[in-house]
Amino acid sequence: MATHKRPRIDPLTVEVVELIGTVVARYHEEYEEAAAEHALTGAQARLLSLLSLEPLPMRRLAQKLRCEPSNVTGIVDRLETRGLVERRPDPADRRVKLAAATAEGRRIAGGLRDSLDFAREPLAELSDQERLALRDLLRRMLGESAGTDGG
Amino acid sequence: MATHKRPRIDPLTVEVVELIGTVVARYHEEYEEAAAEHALTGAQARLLSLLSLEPLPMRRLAQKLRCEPSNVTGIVDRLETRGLVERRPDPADRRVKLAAATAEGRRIAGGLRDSLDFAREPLAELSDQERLALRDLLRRMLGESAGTDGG
DNA sequence: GTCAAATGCTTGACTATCTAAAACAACCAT
DNA sequence: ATGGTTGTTTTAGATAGTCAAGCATTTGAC
Repeated sequence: MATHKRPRIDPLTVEVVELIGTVVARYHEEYEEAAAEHALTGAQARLLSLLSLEPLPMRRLAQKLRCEPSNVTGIVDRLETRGLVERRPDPADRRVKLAAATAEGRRIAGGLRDSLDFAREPLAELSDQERLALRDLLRRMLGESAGTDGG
Repeated sequence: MATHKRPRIDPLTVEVVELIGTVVARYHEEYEEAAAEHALTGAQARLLSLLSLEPLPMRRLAQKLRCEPSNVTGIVDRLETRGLVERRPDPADRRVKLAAATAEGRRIAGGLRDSLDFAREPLAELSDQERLALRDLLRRMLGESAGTDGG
């Protein structure tokens, strides 16, 4: 009866996984809250943050957000309606539309960054040395693929 | 001009925050993928996982999932259509409907758990001692609120 | 006991996010 | 020129989420 394949995970690993789950949940919650403070949805906030660094073609946005390009169309539409993003032609390729944050869009993106207290508050508990240790452990955990986004 | 309030974050903290962001992104991705392997959406998978432990009133489900009860109605509807969940009367209170995983629902939830390789694979890189260190750091980072869910 | 307030769930209207398929324009190789 | 590929949008449809209103039941005041 119900011969499970893998009761093979030790309790410590289980606990770490649960803790990571908690981190993930809290991160998401705080991200959505911070976005909502600026009248943005999570998806809009992510897209706007990307554009606050540099203008990007719709296709690149879709890759970074890991979704279909047709989806990006709608999100950019809504941000454009509010004047936070604009579409520009790409001088090098007339098929391409570059989405770019407007001045107001960059302002909002900056405020969003400042709202992300998750960045500072929970880590404030840790000493420099502990932060270093945490960084190394997370790096190891993520392996060599950390930091790539499919570009 | 543009006197930003907090350029005060050291590079190490920034890096740790970025790593956590990567962990969050990967966790979500793998969760959605695992759910999709069982023809579930993320929300359906979360709800079904909760019910695989014990039947719950709709209201409690909404609390655990941090959403409105009216939203839970729809998710349970869709799972019920597929025979993974059923609604039972609560003998103690005829207003309440207990959502419960069916045998098939529990089977799927078990398969889902097994699919969550995030639990094992990335942590496999770490020794027991490192896992212990990571656990302690995450605990400290999350503070005393870790593990509560608003019940 | 009765009646009003509170509670649990669902419905309806609406928005956002997402996908897949089809359309269209522009690029590029031949 | 022609045909295939690429970048974007449109359309249609599903899910997920909110809020407000509605219905049934419970609870509590009296």
